[in-house]
Amino acid sequence: MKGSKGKRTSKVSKEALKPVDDRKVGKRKAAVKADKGIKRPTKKDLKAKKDPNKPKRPSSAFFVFLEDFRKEYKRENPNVKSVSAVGKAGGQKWKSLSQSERAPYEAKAAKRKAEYEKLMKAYDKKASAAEDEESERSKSEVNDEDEASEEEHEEDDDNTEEDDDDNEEDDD
DNA sequence: TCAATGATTGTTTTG
DNA sequence: CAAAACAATCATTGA
Repeated sequence: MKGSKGKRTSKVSKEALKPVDDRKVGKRKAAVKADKGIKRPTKKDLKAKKDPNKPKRPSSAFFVFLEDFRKEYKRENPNVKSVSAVGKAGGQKWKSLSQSERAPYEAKAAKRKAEYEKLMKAYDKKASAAEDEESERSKSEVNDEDEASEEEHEEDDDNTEEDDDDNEEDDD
């Protein structure tokens, strides 16, 4: 990539010693933009969506907590100004929560992660298939059986009920 | 009018 | 291993 001046081989670590997690990674968005005037579809990606099956990253416990927190925050602060306000407040409260309190959120987040994995598996397979088709399209035309090997949802959900957070494990 | 931003932390992803 | 990016949200703002 940047092998132009092959002279200075040294000089590798220097600013790297400085932690990037000072407070806010420093407008990571700006960094991204600075990299290349890219424009990522946030909500309406009309056609930019190349992979409609591509699952998005599972929200972490913090986000799950935020979902609830936002409602609460707005409840007491109907004049909420912007997401930053809730974000800050949420962050502080989040740190104030005990491990047991974050437990239910983590549990939910874990569940989301599981679902994400499942979706990823399906997406992975599809992506693979798509790649196959793109990579090597003509080749096995003998098989007209299209891709029917797609696993049809397993019905083995013994009890995937909503694990309500009833148990309160006081760890503290 | 539409889309991006801002702010939080955590997880996923990539290098 | 480590650093980067992105996950939701939504009022406000910029082009």
